[in-house]
Formats: sequence, C-alpha cells, structure tokens
Amino acid sequence: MALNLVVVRRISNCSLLSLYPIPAKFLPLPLTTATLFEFDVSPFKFPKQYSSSPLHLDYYDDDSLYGSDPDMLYSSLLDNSTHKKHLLQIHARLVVSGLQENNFLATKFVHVSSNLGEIHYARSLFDENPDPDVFLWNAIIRGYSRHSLYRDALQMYSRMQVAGVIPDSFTLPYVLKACSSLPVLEMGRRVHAQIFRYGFESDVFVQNGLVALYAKCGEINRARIVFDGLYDRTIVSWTSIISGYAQNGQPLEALKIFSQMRQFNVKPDAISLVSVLRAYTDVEGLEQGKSIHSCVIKLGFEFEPDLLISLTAMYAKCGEVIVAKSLFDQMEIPNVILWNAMISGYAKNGCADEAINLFRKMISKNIRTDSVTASSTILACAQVGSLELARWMDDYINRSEYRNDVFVNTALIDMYAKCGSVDFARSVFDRTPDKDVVVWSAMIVGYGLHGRGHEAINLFHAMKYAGVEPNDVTFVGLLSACNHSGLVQKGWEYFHCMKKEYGIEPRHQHYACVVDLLGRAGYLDEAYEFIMKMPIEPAVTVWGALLSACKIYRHVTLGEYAAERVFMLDPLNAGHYVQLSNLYASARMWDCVAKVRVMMREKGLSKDLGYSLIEINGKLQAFHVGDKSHPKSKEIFEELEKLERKLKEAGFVPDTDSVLHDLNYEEKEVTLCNHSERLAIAYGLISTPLGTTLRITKNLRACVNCHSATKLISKLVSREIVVRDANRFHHFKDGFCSCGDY
DNA sequence: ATAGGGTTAG
Repeated sequence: MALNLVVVRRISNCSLLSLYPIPAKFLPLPLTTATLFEFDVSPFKFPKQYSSSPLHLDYYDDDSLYGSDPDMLYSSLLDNSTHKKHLLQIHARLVVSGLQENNFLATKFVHVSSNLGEIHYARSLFDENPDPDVFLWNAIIRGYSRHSLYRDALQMYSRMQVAGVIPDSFTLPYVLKACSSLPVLEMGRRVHAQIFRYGFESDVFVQNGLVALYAKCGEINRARIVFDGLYDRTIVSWTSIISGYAQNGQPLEALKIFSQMRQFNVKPDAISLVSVLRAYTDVEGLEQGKSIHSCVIKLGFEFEPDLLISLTAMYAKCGEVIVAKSLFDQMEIPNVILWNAMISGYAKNGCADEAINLFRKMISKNIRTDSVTASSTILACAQVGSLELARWMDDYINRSEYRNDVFVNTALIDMYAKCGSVDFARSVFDRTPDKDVVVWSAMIVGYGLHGRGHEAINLFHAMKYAGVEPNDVTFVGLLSACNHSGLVQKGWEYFHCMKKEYGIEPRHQHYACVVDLLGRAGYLDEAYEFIMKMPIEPAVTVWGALLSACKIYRHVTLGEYAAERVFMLDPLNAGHYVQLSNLYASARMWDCVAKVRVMMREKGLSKDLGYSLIEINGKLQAFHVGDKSHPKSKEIFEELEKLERKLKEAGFVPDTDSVLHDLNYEEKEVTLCNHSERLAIAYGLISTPLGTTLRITKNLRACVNCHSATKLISKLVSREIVVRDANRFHHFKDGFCSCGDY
C-alpha cells in the first residue's frame, strides 16, 4: 500500500497581500494587511503517530469493516459511533479510492473527526483536497473554532478568501466567534465590513455574532448599535447584549435591558438567566438574585446544571457561603467552573481553609483543575499567610501546566508578598513570561508592603523601560511604597507626574497616600491644604490618613476636625474612635480619652482583640494578650522572663505612659512583655532551631514598645523576625527594622 | 453544520 498517499501536501505560504479585495468604502478602518499577518501561524504539524510512525497495515487490509464503495464510506462516517481509531482507516480508504477530492465526503470526514476531538485528522484530509467548496471550508473553520483554535480558524478564513470562495451565513458566525474569543477587534471590524459587502445585514445569526464580538472586545456601545438595529431579535440577541453589559462593568444597564426583554414578552431561557444572575452578582444584589432563583424554579430550570452553577456562584459571592455550599453538595458534579465558583466564594469571604480543602479534594478526586482554580486557591493561601503553605502552592503550580499563566503568577506574587517573602515573590516575577501591567504592579505593591521603596521605584522604571504603560493601581503601589519608606519628595513627584505624564486621574487611594506621606513627615498644614484643594470629595481614607498623622505629631485641633469628618463618613468603625483616643493619649488628655471610650460604648462598639499568629512546622499558633492556654505555656513564660532580663541588661526602658492608655494596642495586663507578639516570639524561640527566621502575623498594628523591643530582641537572640501587622511588613534584624521606624 | 452564559490576578 502506498503510504505516501497519506503524506499530505503542506500548504505553501500563500501571500496574504492578495486577499479578497474589499471596497474601501465598506471598511470602517483603513485597510492594512498587518492585522491579517498575525494570523499566519506556524505551519501545521501532525502528531507523531500520524505523520511518522508506521501505519497499521491491518487497517488497510481489513475489508470486512468498510468496503471501497463510496456510499459505505459515507454511512460509516455518518455513524455517531465512529471511533477515533477508525478515522485513520477511513482516511486511508478515501485516499485509496481517490475520494479525498470529494467535497461532500471530505466535509463529513472533517465534521466527524473534529467532533471526536481529532482536528488534525480533519486538517490532513482537508489539505489533500485541491478545491474545497464553502461547505468544506465551513467544516474546517468550525472545527478549529470548536477546539478554541481561533487563530487557525481565522487563518483558514483568510485562505478561503485567497481561494476566492465567498463565505455564507454559516461561515461568518464561526469567524465572528473566533474574533471575539481571542479577542481581535481589528479583524472583527474587517469581518463586519465583509458582512456589509456580502449582504448579511439581516441575518440574525451573523448579527448576533457581531453583538457578541463588540461586547467581548469592550466596545459595548458599538454592540448596542448593532443590537438596536436588529428588527428580528432572538433570545440569543438579548442574552448577548445583557451579558455584554455585565462583562463591561455595567450590570445596571444589563438589568435594564433584561426588564425591556420581559416587556417584549420574550421568555427567558436558562442561558439568559445565567447572564442576569451574573449582573446581580456584580452588584451584590442578593435579594434580586434570590428572586431570579425563584424565577428559575417557576420556569422549570431548577435542574439545569449550568444555572445551578450560576446560582452557587451568586450565593457564594454575595456572602451566603452556606447556601452556596448546599447547592454545591446537591449537585455533586465534577464541573471545574462549579468548583472554581465555590473556591473563590470561600476565598472572597475569608474562609481560606475551606477553599484550600476544596482544592485538595479536587486533586484527590482527580477533578480537572484549571488556572482559575489555581488563582482562587492562591488567593486563599495569601490570606492564611503561612510561608510553608505558600511554598507548597508555588511548587504545585511550578510543576503544573499553568506555570506561565499571568493570572496565576500575579496571584503568586501577591501571595508571597503577603506571606512575608518579597524575595520569593521576585523569583516568581522573574520567571513570568510576557509580564503585563498587573504583574508589574503586583510586584511594586509587594515591595511597598515590605518598605522597600527604592526597589519599588527601580522596578517602576524598569517597567517603563520594558514598554509597559502604568495604570492607576501601579501608582497606588508606587505611592504607598514611597510612603512606607518615607520618600516624601519622590512620592510627591510621582503623584504629579502620574497626571501630567500618563494622564491618569488620581483617585481616593492616591490622595490618601499623599496625605499619609505629607502627614507622616510632619507637613500637617500642607496635608490639610492638599485635601482642601482636592477636585473630588475626600473619602474616609483621606481624612483617616490626616487623623493618624495628627496622632503622631499630637496636633489635637486638626485631628479633632479630621475625626469629625471621619465619623460622619463612617460612623460605625471602631478603629476610627481608637485613632482619636490615641491622639488624646499622645497629648496626655486623659479625660478626652475617657470621653471617646464613652462614645464607643454608647454606639455599642468595641475594639478588636489583639492576637498574634506564628507558624511552627506548618501549624499556625495563635496567642492573645497574656495567653496561658498553650500546653507549653510554662516554658513560654520562662522564655519571656529571660528575654525581659536580657532587654533590661541591654538598657531597654519601656515607655509605659503612652501604652497604658493606648486603646489601639493590646491593653496592659501584668507587664508590658506579655503582648501577644512577644508570646509568639517566645514560643518561636523555644520551638525552632537557632537562627531560624520567625514569622509572625498580627491583626492590629505593632505598638511602639513592642516595635522597639523586637528590634533589640532580634539582635540579642541573633534572629530575623518578620512581623506582618494590619498595615505592612516589618523585617527585624540586628537591632533594626526595615520600616526605619517610620 | 450556525449564535448567547457561569469561575481568576494587582
């Protein structure tokens, strides 16, 4: 048998310059060939078993299965039970009988083999056909589109035009789908021009495709124009525009269109309700979401798995994790999106352990995970704050297929930064290919969090050098990095250049950073002036920054003013009252401190209890003030006393006065040294080998006393101590802290 | 043979 018959002619690299000509007046954009060149992907490659391994001759010789009669071949191809292994055989039969040029059979073959997931078989037969008709072109384009090989689909489309075959009403929806999935707006516009050219303005399938195309490319207004121009709308048209608004951050508009749809008496189907649910999820409209749930039941979609997945996601995101979990448990299906929705729901609502457990369960149950699963789980790991867990997750990702995914790597960078290791974050950053603005920003924020302002600034310049445009979040990171490192001048400059050079309008966070920056450096009046000149209404964070600066410099009158504003904007947050009380305490105005306490009591507010966590051998141990619940409590307190003695010998004098009345910090019980942070340090010292770095997480901010003590302890015991407080990281080493006491 | 949806990062 002539094996070389199966060896396929490779398509020679045809010139894309000779594309089917489109009259210029139909083009919304000037015609360039550049965009089309993008789709000329590398030459098609056959899988090994097909191109080079010896073909199984028994397939060829087995006439009992398929004869050489074209009708027999046709019926065997039509059969839904056609097996993958028969494709090769059928292909050979077609070639042997000289039927590979039969467009009708070739179309069937392409269709069946692409449905079986063997798109390369389809392509090989396609390439043997000297003169494909529109049906065959459609089949191969559809095959690529269904396998998410959108670039190949578009490449075939441009070749089809080179071949002079006119697309029909089936071709264009596949092509539009490919354009919107990549997405490639320029190419989509060209296709739009061709739709005019060939006269498909009234084809509802094609027009729906256009609505989805523009929606996916972020051109929601254009999508709306196409939608409004439709005189024959199907439920798909409505769903496309509704989900378009939802995807483009306009859930309210999406919902408005949904109610219009109801007014037109269009009966929603399952998929349309999925889009509506997403819009309600985005506005966290739990009540409306519930009403959709009842709508789902009324319409008889309650057993529609896809809708149940959306409902689970809705409940999970709106904080009803228990309801979400019960839906999840009822379904018990191994659908990635369902599991992802549950995991991310847990992570968003602070149930990190549950999220991580679900991830582990997926692995043990052999349920396929994807990059979304990974990103959500990493988010949960970042919340836990355990470096050991972070290492495990990183290791898992690094061995997985999504190790180069930008989303995943961004999450990893953030996770490491939050778990105390900005250096590991950097190594993830360095190994990430094709870094986008989010990756760079995450790393800049990470450096800021650890008080490494200069490195943040260097990275910002490297980013510019790499040709990546910064956005508003990049500047939040940069400004807060300047803030944590006391780089007032730099921060001030970046704030101004952000608008001047990059045209980025500052938002509340930027203003708050600048107020913080000025305030901490003692420029209180300037900070106040700055707030007064703000073009937008100052948010609570801005006044809060001024208040805490007033606390540092004991500026009572300005602080009281700021506090007034803060209370107006956010009356039920205990933290603000604590700030004011601290201000009074720092000015030794004890009666005012007492008044604030009364105010808090009247409003039923109480300050958060302080605690510290330390991770020993992968287990997190929590301590609060004077905690004696640990089984090794005796040893811990012995160690504490030892530390206390050493501190005294080294000449450490605690500042009792300010601490006594300082509500923000844990209240003094027996001695200063049993603050939760110190208990954690003592436990860490007796539980780890000499020289091990101690990593501690606090829920509040570090108190001045503990901060000074920890600095000294790091020197006395020759340990590096990393403390994550409510605000940032402190790296204590050899008697110094990375925050520079700022 | 056609189209629409749900889950992810700073």
